[in-house]
Amino acid sequence: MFLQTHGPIRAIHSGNHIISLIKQGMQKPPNDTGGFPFQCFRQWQLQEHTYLCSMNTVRVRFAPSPTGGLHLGGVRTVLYNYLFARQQGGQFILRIEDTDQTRYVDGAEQYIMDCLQWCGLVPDESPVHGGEYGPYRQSERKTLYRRYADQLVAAGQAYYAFDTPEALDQLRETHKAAGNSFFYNHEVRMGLNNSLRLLPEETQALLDAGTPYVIRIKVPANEFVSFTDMIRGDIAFDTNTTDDKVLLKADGMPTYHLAVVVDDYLMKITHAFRGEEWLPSAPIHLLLWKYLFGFDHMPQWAHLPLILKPDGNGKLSKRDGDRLGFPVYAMDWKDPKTGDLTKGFRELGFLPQAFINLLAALGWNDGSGQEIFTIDELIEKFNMDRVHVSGAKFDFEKAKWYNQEWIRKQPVAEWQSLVHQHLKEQGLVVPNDNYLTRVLELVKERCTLLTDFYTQAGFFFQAPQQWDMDAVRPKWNEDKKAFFTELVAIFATMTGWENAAIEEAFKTLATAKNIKPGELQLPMRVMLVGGKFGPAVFEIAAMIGRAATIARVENMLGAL
RNA sequence: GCCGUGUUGGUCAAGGGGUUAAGACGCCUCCCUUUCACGGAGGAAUCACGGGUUCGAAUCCCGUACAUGGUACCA
Repeated sequence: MFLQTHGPIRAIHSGNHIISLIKQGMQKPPNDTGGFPFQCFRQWQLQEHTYLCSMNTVRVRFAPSPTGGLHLGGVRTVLYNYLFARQQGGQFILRIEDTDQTRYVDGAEQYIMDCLQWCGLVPDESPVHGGEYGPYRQSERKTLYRRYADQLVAAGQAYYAFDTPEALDQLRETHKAAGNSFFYNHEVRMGLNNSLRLLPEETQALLDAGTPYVIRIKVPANEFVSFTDMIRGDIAFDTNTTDDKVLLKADGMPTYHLAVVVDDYLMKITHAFRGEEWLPSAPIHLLLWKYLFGFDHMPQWAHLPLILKPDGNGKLSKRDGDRLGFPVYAMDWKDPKTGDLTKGFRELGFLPQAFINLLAALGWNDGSGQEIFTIDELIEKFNMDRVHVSGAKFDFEKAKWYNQEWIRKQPVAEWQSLVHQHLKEQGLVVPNDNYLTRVLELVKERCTLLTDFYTQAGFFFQAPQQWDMDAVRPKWNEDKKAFFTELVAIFATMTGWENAAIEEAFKTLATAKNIKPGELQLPMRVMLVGGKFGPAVFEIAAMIGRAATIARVENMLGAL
């Protein structure tokens, strides 16, 4: 059970200092109060008790905003959530964070659902699957957040701010020009246009007049907020360095900060996994958890390492993929506004199993050296304690290697239809499934991506359109031409058309003509295949049949 | 700038006081194959730097450097 490895949250309010901690297990001696006053310890014991009684089902969530394609890092977050939920017998929830109406992109939500479907990471609860804790779209919960924001204002833990975005931008710029940064915090808020500075009547008048406003959290000065991250251990923040973040925007929508806390609470989320980029705003969330819910049922946090650009530095972005020539999105994404198409792993020929596998390894390993994992193995072996702390550069070569391993690991039948589909799209006609199976079996060692099958196996379905003449011409001569002319005649009349028989005929004639068979095999290959690649020549001849073999030989003979 | 988080080969990484510092990808050499792959055998690292602690430090402590994330009425 997760409680043994990841202990409950403790929250203590000690004087002016908020101290919250999560213990790594249940082994801390009961008389060890960690130096805190006894009454504090009592309180934390109490909270630990309620926590243990009510938190019995693991519930995790993935909360993307529908702003575009689903990034590889996003899918990895889904994966870790999913693995953890399945392993603990819990639930995996998809919640759509569509609170920014200016960034909303049509079709993005459906796209996210489709990606999860393709990856096999289907949520238990979501906008389309439903569930007891809906709605699962934050835009549909809009009214709900205001209540919590109002509660905070009433308690003096948040306030109305009437400063316009323009005014704030102006402030930021002047501060920047002066060589420092502007923070909306305890030092400056009394000089700004908000309900803290204004008289109550003044505030009310502005409100009555319909003046646009936001609600900001009032971050206390001189306090310390800390928590234990499941991956990183204890992390502490000084409230003096965190600013009064907007909780409720002028359009009435909550910001991420308010929405995550409220929704995680209402949806009974037990473990919150998200990217490392969220770490700096964790103190805001901790504070909200304290103010709104007294830390009751706060999830355990885990901040996942970033996935970095392969070259240079920084977070991997879609742009890097375009620039360096590899996919970043799970599936093709077509921007509805610009019409731009961004290639996805799926369309580039990745097997979902391989995609999942490589993502799992991008930030975690089980320490055994094993690299290839099925989803069931991952569910069994995945462990938050072994998730890496530091970011990893994405390596597309290694990603392809995973796919190659998966192509070889699985029976052809598992992915045959995907390749079939792809070949059809390329305009090839596959005579029957049986033939396809034999072809795929023959060439699969040479393919790293599903899309490689077109070049590696296309000649089994279609005569080469062009030949690699440079491979043949330098050593071409009349003797060889005579050899192939006679060979065609023999092919036409020989009984049977098996691999061994063809080879036999070929070699017998070569010996009779006093030419080394090896010297003739390459031209033969180019005739059948078009280039210097593919499985054994006689095997190919046997597969494509007598008529096609003869036709291809004669065809190139005429061109030489 | 400020705050947070990191730093083992080109990349991903194991190892967390005494090891010849695993393994994988990629690269190079050779073998197999007179194609391309697959497969096989090899090759390449003073663990960012500087101080401590210790008989002994990649491993513990403190600094420094560098990198990265955040610093929005975006998530």
